[in-house]
Amino acid sequence: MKADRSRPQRGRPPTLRDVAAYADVSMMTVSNVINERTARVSEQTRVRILAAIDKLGYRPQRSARGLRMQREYAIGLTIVRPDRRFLDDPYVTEVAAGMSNRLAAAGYGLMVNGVTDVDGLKALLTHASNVDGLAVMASGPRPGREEVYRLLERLHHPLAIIQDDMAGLADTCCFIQDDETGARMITEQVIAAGARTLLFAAPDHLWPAVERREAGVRAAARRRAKVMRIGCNEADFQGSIATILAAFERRGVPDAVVGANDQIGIAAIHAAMQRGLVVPDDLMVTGFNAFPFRQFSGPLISSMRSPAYALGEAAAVGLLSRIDGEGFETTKQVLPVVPAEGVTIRMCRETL
Amino acid sequence: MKADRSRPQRGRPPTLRDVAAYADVSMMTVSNVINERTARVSEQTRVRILAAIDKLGYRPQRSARGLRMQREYAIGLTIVRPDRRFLDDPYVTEVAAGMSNRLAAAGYGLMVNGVTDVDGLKALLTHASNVDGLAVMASGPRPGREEVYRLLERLHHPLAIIQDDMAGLADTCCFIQDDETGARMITEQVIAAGARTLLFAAPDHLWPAVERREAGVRAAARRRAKVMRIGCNEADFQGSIATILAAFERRGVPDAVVGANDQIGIAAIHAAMQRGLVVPDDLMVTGFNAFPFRQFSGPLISSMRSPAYALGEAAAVGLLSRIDGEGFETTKQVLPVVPAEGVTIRMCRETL
DNA sequence: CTGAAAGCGCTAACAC
DNA sequence: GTGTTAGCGCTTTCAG
Repeated sequence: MKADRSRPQRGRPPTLRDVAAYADVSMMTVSNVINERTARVSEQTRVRILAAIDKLGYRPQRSARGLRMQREYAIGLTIVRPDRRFLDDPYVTEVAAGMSNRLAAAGYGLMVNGVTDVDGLKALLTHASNVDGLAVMASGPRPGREEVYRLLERLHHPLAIIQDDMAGLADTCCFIQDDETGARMITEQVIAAGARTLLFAAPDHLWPAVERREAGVRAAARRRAKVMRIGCNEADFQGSIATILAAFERRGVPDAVVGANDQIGIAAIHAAMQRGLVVPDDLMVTGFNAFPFRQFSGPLISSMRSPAYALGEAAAVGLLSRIDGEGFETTKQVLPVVPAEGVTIRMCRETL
Repeated sequence: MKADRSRPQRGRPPTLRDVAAYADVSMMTVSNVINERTARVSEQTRVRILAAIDKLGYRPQRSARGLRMQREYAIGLTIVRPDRRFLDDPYVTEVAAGMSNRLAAAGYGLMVNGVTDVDGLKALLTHASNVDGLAVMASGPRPGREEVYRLLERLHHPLAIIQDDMAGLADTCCFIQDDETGARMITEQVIAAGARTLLFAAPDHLWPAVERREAGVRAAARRRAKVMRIGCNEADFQGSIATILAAFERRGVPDAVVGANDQIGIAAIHAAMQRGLVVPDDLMVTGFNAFPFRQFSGPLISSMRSPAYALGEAAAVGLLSRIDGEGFETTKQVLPVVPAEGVTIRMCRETL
């Protein structure tokens, strides 16, 4: 009868029972080996079971273990962005990679989803797979983001909000970089280099981080420089250049364009070139985040370096410890932003 | 006793049983409503159950359904790349977004994982969650890639290989774009514009697509132009520029640099500028894939447009139909590559 | 149209 | 150090 049980049925993957029968031990012993409860299994048995597992090509079935343990062994990452190519943004991909790597080390999977708006999110929640916790990156105006977070809050699993500082949500922790300080720092450099009129160029489809960067820019400029603001369609690079050129036309060329991110800063560099302006001599330009693509444009844009990958790691670690423990340790985690070298700010007067 | 069962126990999410008790029907009826077997439930009952689901905040538990149905409701996407930031490559993110969107529509999740090499993959397979099917994008020399695919083949679930043309694997379908034809087309343009010496600049960490592009370049050049080849460290943009400049120094400036992708083509543009060469008058440059970032560099690089997003969709559709049906319909699926406008190829002689 | 019973693969708790 | 029992939440089957 041993032979009877030791042969997995054709077409069905081997189960714990098959391994146990093959190695001639109980299922529990196999389970103990798999879960590295080494104290409870003799070395000899362990080796034999490992061999059986390898021989049969056994892999534990997540759904069965999950049902028993009341865990899905998965964390979701949901992006709310108008573009269905929701991973085109390097910020998103850095966060996702950081999360995925940390989660994989703990035996968890990362499930990524993109939705274009709140209705898309509702549809997703109807059909989407369960997870043990959720990270979310939402763009757009604040009321829409709040609706997104409240929908997710109702799911009753731990929530990590990435790059939005939103208080008052149950079982939620916000993971943000210090955009305001970063924007203040780089704007102060520009002002120290002599700029008195600044053009803050933001994407017209807002990310919450942009709001904080604008606050930092205005804080640095207070009583020292004048700040104008325009919105660009980030999805249309040539259009962004045109928007910036139009702003030059209408309100004159400022001393500096402070881009809400590198993409827009680079658009400003292109706009300057098309007008025959030399960067940084005639016009200074700054960006934000310093992801590798900024090198493609010349001259290299002065920027602030984002800890996006580390933010993803932090969110993963936070969610995992929340799942194992009782609650988030804090309600907010802030990572610093540091200067990234570039050549689109003139040397400071002090430095000269 | 109804009240007894209708109240979900505190701290435990509501189950089908809770919903059934609350709506005063059997569990099966609730299940039928959820799975839209509308024929078997009266409209009245359906509405009542839907209300109960909403009231209780019930969400079906994936692991339980999965155990019963022998499905994980998840597809894996595994990237084999030396960089732990495995999503930095726009090709990968387009594929991932295409897959994720298609899978979500079918109620499946996409689990993304990155590993740096074969050992990382082995470690991942030990701990990673089960899936119903797997897509893989592997880089590096061919023997290593073959080892990757064979490891995954042993998992005994359907496998979608993205951008590698590898025959002879069980239950596997390759999804590739027609890189060879695309490379031949763009190289022919360059030759028609008068180029006789070509420098094919490839990343030194190979992607399989690059092999096909090189074949296309050489096919176009046969008996008409001479092809040299260099490898650049793609992770180091400044280093790539230096490598290209060194090649100019050592072997003379070619008529055209044919980049294996846009990143490398853009590095060639920077190299040309640093040497005072005008593109395309003194040196033509081409790239490949035409993802949005190519606009950041000026002049706009002439390229071929990749259907990467569609490739991801195709892989998702193929895997899903394979899971539901009996086998992959084909063993390979090839998507076309079309020209993307740019200004780094001189006008053709014929055109002038 | 609805209900009852059985079991998917796994592990905690408790024997031995 | 190893075995037994019970049950996680869901759906298929079959009986009303």
